[in-house]
Amino acid sequence: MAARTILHVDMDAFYVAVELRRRPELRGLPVVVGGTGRRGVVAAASYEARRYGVYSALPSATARRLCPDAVFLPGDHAAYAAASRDVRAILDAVTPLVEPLALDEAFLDVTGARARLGDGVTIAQGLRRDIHQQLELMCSIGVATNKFLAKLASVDAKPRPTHEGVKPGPGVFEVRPGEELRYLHPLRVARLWGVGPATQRRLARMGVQTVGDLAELDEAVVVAALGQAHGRHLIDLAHGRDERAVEPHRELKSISHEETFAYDLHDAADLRRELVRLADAVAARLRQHGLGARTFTLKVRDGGFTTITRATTLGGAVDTAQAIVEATVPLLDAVDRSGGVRLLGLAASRFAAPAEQLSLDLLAGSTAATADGRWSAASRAVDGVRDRFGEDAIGPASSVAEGPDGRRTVRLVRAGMQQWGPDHRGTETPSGGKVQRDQPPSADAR
DNA sequence: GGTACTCACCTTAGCTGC
DNA sequence: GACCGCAGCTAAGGTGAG
Repeated sequence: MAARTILHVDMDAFYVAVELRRRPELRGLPVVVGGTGRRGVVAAASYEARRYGVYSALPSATARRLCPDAVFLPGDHAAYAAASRDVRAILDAVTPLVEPLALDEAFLDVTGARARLGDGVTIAQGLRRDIHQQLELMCSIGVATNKFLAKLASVDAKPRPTHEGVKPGPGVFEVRPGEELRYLHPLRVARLWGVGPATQRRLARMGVQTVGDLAELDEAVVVAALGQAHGRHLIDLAHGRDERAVEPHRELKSISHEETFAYDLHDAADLRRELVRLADAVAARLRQHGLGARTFTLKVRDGGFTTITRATTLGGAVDTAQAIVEATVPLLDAVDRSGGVRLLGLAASRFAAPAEQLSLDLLAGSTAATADGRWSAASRAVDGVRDRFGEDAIGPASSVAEGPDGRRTVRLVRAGMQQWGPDHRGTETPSGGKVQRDQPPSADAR
């Protein structure tokens, strides 16, 4: 079989770049995008900020200490999603085989496009030029014979922050067919996809520092140390083997929402209210996808950062907030909350078509309609109102809070809304009462 | 001392039915 | 009835990615 040509397109400091497009006066400065609150993290840092050791997922407070002169911007998920769609349109013009990995990166299988557009490097250079000219955004592209090597190569294509300044990268980096192992084996083993801190520690105990060290080990030894699936996978990667196809359409396996609170919650009623908000968000997304779920997993992180999960599986698939709350309230009630709750999460999985709850009887006004049917009809009516008047137009009664101007507004949970932690503004308690920035809520605020 | 959110996948343990 | 081995399922926790 002829070698495939896979591209890994990785946008350079994507969120920062989108911000700089609308605020060009910040170019050349250390800029940090992410959570601005006391429990926030960095989502992206400009290469100038990276010189100070600021990188994504670093606590925002640490980033401020390392680089006090940086410009800190709150994230704007909607703007990044829109920019991502623009990039995607350019990629789609090259090949239908585009697999997005995140808002800022994607794999392309351009094997079939080579006859029309030239070799992988030529296609990559064309993409970089188009993305820069049309969108004023920069990207780095790795070119190789499989996904895993293309992903590694894109790192070598990137700009590098150094003590002297930001050193531009080549922009496109190719691992040529036949040279895979020469490129791969000197790399640190942590560069392999699937080697995080835990696996790295285990491998280090076996004397493995580089990918070449790992490739020399017997597969049985690695499997014994890391388990069947993980061990075999890493051995394959260490030999440069990765047959995974670029998959434009991947099946969704779970839908989840979680939220870290600005201050730990202790009150059962507050927690119940947060659960309703999460259930509303998960149910809305299930209905968006035309799915129901059978399994619901509650995630609770306490004040000491210990995380537990509790799951329940229903006989049939459901897609209403009411049904999800009914299923998960007993799980929440059974959890020890004496240490306070820092984070609450709710995940839906084991998808199936939702049980048909909107019966014709209900539409006809028959008294035979079930309570489930009424909730289902109500949920779809809510979806209709949100479609017409916006996400915040309607929500669970318990999510209504009074603002500083006395107006009552709906506090909803939506994907990407609070992606990098609670924000810095007068942080609301779940009951809707306002507390001062960086001060815990007083007892009467709850 | 600080440590977000979303999704995927794996391992282990326990339970049930045959 | 007790026990064993096995398969299948579920729950819980861990790990990793981006």
